[in-house]
Amino acid sequence: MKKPITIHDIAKLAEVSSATVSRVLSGSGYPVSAATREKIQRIAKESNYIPNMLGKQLKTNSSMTIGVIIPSISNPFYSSVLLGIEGIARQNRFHVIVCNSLHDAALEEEYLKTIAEKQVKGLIISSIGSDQELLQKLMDTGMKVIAIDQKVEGEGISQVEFDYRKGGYMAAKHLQLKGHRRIGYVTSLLDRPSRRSIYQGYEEAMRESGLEPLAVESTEDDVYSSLNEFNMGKKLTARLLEAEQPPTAIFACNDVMAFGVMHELSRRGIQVPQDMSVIGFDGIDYGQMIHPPLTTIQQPDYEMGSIACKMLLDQLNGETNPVYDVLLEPQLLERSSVAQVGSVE
Amino acid sequence: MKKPITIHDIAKLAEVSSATVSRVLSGSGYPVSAATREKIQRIAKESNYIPNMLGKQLKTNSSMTIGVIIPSISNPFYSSVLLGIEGIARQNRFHVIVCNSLHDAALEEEYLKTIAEKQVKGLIISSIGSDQELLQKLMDTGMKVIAIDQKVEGEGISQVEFDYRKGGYMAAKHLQLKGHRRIGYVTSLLDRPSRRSIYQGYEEAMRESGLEPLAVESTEDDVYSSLNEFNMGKKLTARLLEAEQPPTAIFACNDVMAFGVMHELSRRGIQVPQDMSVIGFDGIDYGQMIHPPLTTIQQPDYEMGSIACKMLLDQLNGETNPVYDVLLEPQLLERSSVAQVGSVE
DNA sequence: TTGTATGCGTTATCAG
DNA sequence: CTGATAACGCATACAA
Repeated sequence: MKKPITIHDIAKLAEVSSATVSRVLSGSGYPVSAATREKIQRIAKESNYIPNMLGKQLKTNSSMTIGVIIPSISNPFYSSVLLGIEGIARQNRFHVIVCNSLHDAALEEEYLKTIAEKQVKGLIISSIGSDQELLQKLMDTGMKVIAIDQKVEGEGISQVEFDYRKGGYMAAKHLQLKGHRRIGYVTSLLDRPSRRSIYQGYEEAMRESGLEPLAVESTEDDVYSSLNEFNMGKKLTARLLEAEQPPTAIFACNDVMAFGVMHELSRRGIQVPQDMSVIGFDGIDYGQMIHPPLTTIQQPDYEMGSIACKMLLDQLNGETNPVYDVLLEPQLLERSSVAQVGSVE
Repeated sequence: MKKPITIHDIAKLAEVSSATVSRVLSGSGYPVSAATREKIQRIAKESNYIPNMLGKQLKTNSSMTIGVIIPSISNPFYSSVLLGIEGIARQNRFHVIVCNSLHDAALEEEYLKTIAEKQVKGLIISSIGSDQELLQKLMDTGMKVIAIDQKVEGEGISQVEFDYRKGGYMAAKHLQLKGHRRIGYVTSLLDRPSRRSIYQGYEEAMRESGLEPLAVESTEDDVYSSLNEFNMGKKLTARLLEAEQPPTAIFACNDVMAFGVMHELSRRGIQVPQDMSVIGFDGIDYGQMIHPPLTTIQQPDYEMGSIACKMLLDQLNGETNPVYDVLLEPQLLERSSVAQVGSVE
């Protein structure tokens, strides 16, 4: 296990000072004679020189790294967001550190600390925690933060989020347009702003048409896994069907839960969409792989990631830092899980 | 934007030397009087001290970080592996840097360099590239490497992989056991060892029973996305059905592709499993969310991650470094997409 | 138990 | 154009 070679080693071999070596190898553009420049580069290559970023970053106090904290990459929604972030980051020669908070506020906070300790100056976060005290402190020390998906109260935090309320509204309206009057809503625990907004949109659309909301909410605090959401969809559907006046359409707060809804219906011999319409929320790819393909409200997840990353890089570079919010519009993705009902006159 | 505070600042405030501060705050266990210890801790807390890991790591030459290079976290298989890695890493107070090579050998190499420059001493990689020259150089400088999923030729690289061949064999045998004689195999480009092994297992099981293999291989070099695999499954199924003697069962090289197979069959009015049996490969959660639930060969993906991480940490800590391979056994996951065919005597 | 001094690998400042 | 030297924040050998 030989010692890694440093600029000093190269300096000796090239018979110059380490300062000159640094100037060449760091790509600083500082004037160095062509001859020595070439010599240094040659020696560096021959000796398999690997720059030590720790030294460099310690000195320059800039890590070219952004941190990302999300609930879980096993959620296809977040993995798509992440790909969007990475795409932009890579274009700008930035690296990304990803942390899965796994819906655990304590873990989120721990990662937050880690990121700060690693001298990461930019953060994109879909926060689970309610306590943003630490976050504020970090921002006071100069960290730039973009909140995605989940709104974070606080000064100076730019946000990029979906118009969840509108999405919920659109879903309910679409079902109404198809003739449905009794529209059920199944949702996981309404403990997060995003989820409350979807519900709010749904409720608004219902009231607006003089319809009674018919919602069932999971009581379980969710340990997120797609399998969990799926099973929750099954359970909630069962509860929904117990009503004296069961709905003719079900709106699920996310696609995976909609899969659960469809599974439970199928198990009971209820056909989708003939006997019951189903609409989801998210627009993950798997929605078109099941049968029937799921009609859903699509969120531009990849774009959320790329936009957030662009905003962050702007803040990191820019002298002036306008704080602003971006609201991404949802889109109805009509596939085959919703049917027209009643007479069409 | 105030300057971040350092151990020297704390030293001044506490009227001690920075060495003493370091001893307390780094948790070194070095003897310090209870009084000053408390005082230092109090001041550190009051002043929101955030240790600078760059300084620490530069000094100690150990980053407590492991790198992970995988094709793409949007693949649920890899995201599961990753969660397994992170779980173990976290238990041991290690951090993880994830890089998505996106099936791009050049990008993989770039990330490899980045990881080395960040002084990461341990790497878990599912390699896409064929050129492991750089990898070998890095290992020469002391980097520990565990290859997962994709076999990497090279000295000193421990591997943890699935017994792909056996998995392919099991799938084909299961279908045979259910009475199928004409069994089709749909696969993406056989350009990777893992894929070739599955095919090999399938072929072996067929020949062994005196059956003719009936395989269709995608010609496209895959830009991996689940949607892509899905569509490929559809296309390949169409090709398979053109045969004069179409199969009675189809084995797909991964679950998402199996979804495509089922979709195409359903589109043509061919019922699964009554008219055609389908078996997948991977065991992702979505397999039980579709209809009918997909029978498949399950790979212990999470375990692959946790085992690989344990092995890596052992190598990182241990003085002695036995290099060894772990072969994970696949398991038949019987659900409802395979039917008995012919008479059962 | 504490302090002093040094160095990890790099870049920045300043002088030549 | 080049070199000597200091500094980034921290940990540690050595001295007290």
